[in-house]
Amino acid sequence: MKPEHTRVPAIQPLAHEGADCRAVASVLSRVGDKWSVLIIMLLIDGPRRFNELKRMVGGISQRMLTLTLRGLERDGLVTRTVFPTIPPRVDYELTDLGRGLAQPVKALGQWAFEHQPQIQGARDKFDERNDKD
Amino acid sequence: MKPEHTRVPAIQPLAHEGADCRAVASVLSRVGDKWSVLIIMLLIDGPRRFNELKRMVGGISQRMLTLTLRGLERDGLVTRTVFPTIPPRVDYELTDLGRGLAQPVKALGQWAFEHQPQIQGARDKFDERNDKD
DNA sequence: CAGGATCCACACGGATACTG
DNA sequence: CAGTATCCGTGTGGATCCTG
Repeated sequence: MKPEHTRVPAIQPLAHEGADCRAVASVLSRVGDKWSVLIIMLLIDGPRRFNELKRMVGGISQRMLTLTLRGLERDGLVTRTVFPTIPPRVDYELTDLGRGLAQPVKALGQWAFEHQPQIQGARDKFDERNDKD
Repeated sequence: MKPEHTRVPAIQPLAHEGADCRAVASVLSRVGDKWSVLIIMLLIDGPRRFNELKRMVGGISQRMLTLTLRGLERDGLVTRTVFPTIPPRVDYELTDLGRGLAQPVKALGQWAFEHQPQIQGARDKFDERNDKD
């Protein structure tokens, strides 16, 4: 069996009836992955290197960055290009599929940005009601 | 402190600089939540009762359904209406905010549905390459 | 520089039993 | 019916050290 680190975060249909609903869910759960979305957004402007992404995201461990990029690569959303130089250099770039996904994702991010105050307000109100009960 | 069950799934900004990026991420992570998306989709057609949702989703535990609905309620995406009858009845319904969110989410779901074969294909190819290494 | 390998903690989620 | 309460396994992610 391959080392745990190189295996990819799964996100597979649950081998359960209602399969297409599950299949869609398995795609959506990649979007659900907090890091994946951020990476996709960052790659829209063009290819990036590993540590470059690590710096831009800020707060991600190299483990999670590796795992996230592997997952995106597995789904055909990102290409991984290795330059056999010293020191090594690896570029990550969105595929056409990835760029296609980026559009709805951007729309969602846009919505999240615009309505974030309302959501934060709702959360505060909810928490307040629940603290003083 | 309140019992663990009634507390809500967090999803808070990480109290870290780069706050607005994180805030958006905290909104997106609700979308990332597999169950939340499904629930939102199911509520588009109108209000639903607890067990009704449970049956429609299929495979969710009542614990996760409760937690998910609480989270959505907390974010102001869903309203919870209790009818003090016997047996008790609780309706869940999207708010305007929730219906607003449903639009980009549907767009994303649409994309996921359309491109699901390509993604599955990419996964298979990737896994194949990685199995015979 | 771009990761792989390991250890470890804890949050998440399932199963079950109980209640107004 | 619509939840709580509790126990408990495991997956997920962070920290750290190591390599080509």
